[in-house]
Amino acid sequence: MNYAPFLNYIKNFVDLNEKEITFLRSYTNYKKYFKGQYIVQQGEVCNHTNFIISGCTENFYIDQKGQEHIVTFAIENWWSSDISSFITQKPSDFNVKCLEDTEVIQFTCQNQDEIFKNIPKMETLFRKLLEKALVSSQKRIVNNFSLSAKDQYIYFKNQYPNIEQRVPQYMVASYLGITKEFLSKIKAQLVKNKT
Amino acid sequence: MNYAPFLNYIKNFVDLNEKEITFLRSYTNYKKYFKGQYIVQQGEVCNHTNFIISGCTENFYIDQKGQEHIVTFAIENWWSSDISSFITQKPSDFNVKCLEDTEVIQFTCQNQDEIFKNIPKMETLFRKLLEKALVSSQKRIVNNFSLSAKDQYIYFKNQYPNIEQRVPQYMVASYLGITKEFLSKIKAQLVKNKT
DNA sequence: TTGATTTGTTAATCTAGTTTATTTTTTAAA
DNA sequence: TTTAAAAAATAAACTAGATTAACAAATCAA
Repeated sequence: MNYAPFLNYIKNFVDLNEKEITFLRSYTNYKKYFKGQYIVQQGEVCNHTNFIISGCTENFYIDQKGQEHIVTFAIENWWSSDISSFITQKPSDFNVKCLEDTEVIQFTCQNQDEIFKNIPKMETLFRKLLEKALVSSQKRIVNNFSLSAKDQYIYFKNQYPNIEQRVPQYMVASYLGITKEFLSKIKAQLVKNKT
Repeated sequence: MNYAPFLNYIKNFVDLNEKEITFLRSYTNYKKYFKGQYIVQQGEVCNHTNFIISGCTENFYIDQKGQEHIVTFAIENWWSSDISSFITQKPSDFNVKCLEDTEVIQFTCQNQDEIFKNIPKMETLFRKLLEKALVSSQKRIVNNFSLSAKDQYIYFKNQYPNIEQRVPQYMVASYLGITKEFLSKIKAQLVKNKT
């Protein structure tokens, strides 16, 4: 079990003393999922917030027409959960599935409350993380408004250079909200224009 | 000056004692803007987070092609600011403009920190607000993926029944990310199908 | 009470991205 | 090493929504 990356991550934002680290450890736990496994399943409650130590997950849902849509990817040092289900403790609209073998540090909603109560710095950290997450979510809406599919793809590649190599292309298309055929066309165009 | 709605709003989430209320009052201030006035201007730092006591604002930006896009509306009991600029204290990509005369309770970034330091309950409140905001931002992305423009319009009307009557139709179109002509077509269709 | 500005409608044409279908390439299991 | 399955490419036909342009209401200042 590999706890260090989690503590290193936290150290980037706040300093915890030994006692706080011990407390945090006792209110979180390590878990390993295998490729293809579901961490959360549409219709079930999302019981944990997960910090990814290693691996890669996708957060997707299936709409009324049976179409799959990827909402987010997550890799090392990112958080992965369905926040809506986690905070309300109601059934999730999303699936979280491992695209690789994935190790996480996770905690339940109750334990999160305990952590925040006992280590207020952790609540501050989470408040700030949420602020950033909200900003990037809004940024995505804005890009959707103003960028063509091609420019959105270019933006995605720049912003998440590590993800494209790790997931199949049709998943990138799904994340961008376009068909795999159209992404294929875009890539062909980009290659042609470079020469 | 009308402070009560702000306290009532907070009371829905947390209980503050007299001392805390006094503290909060001294670290926030009341301001009235007139219709057409800008609370934040693209290119300038967003210095305040605003809680709307009365009135209505739009949060919009102008893209490279000179097109205006409305990102959010806000009315009574909602928050209005550019969170990205507010937390980074860097120039904003957005404008916040009053669509009606608008009264707000506002505080600066520094004062927010003071408030959170002295009234941790307020930080918890904001953490929870941010969670909800993130969920609804994600919901909007999801709707963009799966719903036709018509269904997005219907969703908008259901979720924000108070806004449509208060803003011109072309602004609703802008919020939905479609042209005013197309929204007009959608509305004509909806009227026809009802009969 | 008029004329000017803002807002909304209609319709023809156009285009970015979808759908459907077929073929090729890559991956991975046996 | 072969074979089946998964992923990617290509191309033609199609559609949701954009663009352009002309006009009609509504609002508002004077």
